[in-house]
Amino acid sequence: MRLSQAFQPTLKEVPAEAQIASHRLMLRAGLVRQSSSGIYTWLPAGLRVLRNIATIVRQEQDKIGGQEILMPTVQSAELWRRSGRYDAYGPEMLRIKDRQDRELLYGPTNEEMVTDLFGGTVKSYRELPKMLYHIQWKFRDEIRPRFGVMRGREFYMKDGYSFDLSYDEAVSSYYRIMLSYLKIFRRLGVQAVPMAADTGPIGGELSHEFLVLAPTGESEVFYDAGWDEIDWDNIGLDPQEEEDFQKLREIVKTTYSATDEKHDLSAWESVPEDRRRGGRGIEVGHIFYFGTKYTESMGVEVSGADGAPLHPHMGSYGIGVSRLVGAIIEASHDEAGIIWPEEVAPYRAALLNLRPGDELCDQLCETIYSRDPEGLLYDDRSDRAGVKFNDADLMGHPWQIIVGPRGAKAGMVELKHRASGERSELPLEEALAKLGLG
RNA sequence: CGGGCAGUAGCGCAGUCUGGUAGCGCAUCAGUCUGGGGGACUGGGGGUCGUGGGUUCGAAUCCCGCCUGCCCGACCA
Repeated sequence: MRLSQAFQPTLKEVPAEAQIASHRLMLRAGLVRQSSSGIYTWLPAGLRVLRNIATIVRQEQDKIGGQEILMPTVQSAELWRRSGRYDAYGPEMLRIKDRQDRELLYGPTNEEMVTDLFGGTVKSYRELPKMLYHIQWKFRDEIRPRFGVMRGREFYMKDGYSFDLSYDEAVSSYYRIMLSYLKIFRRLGVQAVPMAADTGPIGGELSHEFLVLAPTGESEVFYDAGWDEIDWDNIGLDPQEEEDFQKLREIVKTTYSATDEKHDLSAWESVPEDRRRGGRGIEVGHIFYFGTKYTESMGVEVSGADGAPLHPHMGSYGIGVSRLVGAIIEASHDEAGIIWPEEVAPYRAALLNLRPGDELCDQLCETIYSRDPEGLLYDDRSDRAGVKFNDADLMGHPWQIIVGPRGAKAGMVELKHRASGERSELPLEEALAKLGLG
């Protein structure tokens, strides 16, 4: 993309309403614009990030047998009356009426809908287990939206639902998904620790939330250093291997972690003092096992091996995709701007032409740009160098390819790594090879 | 929902107390110079002062209602 033509309005000054770093940076870098309280428009670069996160989530869910569907945002009140949650959910649910005066709602979650879908389709134990998920906009009429997309009212969420025949199988699904989640967060470049959690309005008995460690997080967290030390690359935890996620189950059982609400002082005391870690965290995921709560209340049964009907055991699993955009920035930024992890960055690199109009610079830049017009953001604006440096740092591309008249004569370009700040001057082809554009 | 604050140009703000020509910086447009960390100069454009009512000769300014947004608290992906 050529920046001169891009719809990416960067701001030098900070909009007054933004109080925390991620919100300020998202507005300043031109990722989102607020539409009304807790509701945002995603601009091209922000949308790219959102999609990149969704892609990673999708890939990892598919790996463990998840099947993607897409359920609607608007649901009928009737469906929620069947589970009893229409009255139980409270004012957080946005209730709507259509022209026939039928009661509808903007979905805050989809347990009812997916249970109904499943029940109408699956009739035999032979078809289980099943794991369905979708990535869809949700609306919860939050008491107090704040912190930009971190607590919006409208938000983009991956919610997945597992159906198993027995308690044991359902718990296996639960830990398989927990492991998959840890891999997802790792790929997203953030450290997330699972912590025992309340089940809330979803109901059920087994629940963990995932907290991304970031100094500006909303919850205080306490955990055993063991969570920092797991070597995810080499531990061989494969969500597809029964043995492996049972290993994870063991880790969860023996490695303390809790948010302030669930903090257990006596358990904490048993963690050696030099192993205790604390900090703040942002909740980016939440998983639940709730057994037959919905299959029973909504009358969903399948025939078992012996021909007798049985209620499948369910779990539901959420990842706040839009919230993650904010959470990643909270965990990864500096004074100058965002520092995107490689896999989520809107562009792999910014290409800075420090002297547009200079024949050599233009030529060199066009050569580079033609290698990957989709993945490069070419700053071809006629602004001064300082503006480009600052905007590139602000937008946080992992790499900056800097082309100026000094080096251009010698066929050299400068490569700057945003995260480390390291710069190196390299011959053109060598630089491109380093970025995989050779 | 309780408590606090704010709405004036695209953004950041002053002006409101003490009523009398709507301002500043940045951005933007035209031009000249400049050219490796938000440059300089010249000239220009852009406003229902959130909104409805009231007081007044006269309201951004005083009074009342409403709307919207932000912050603190309880809740959540």
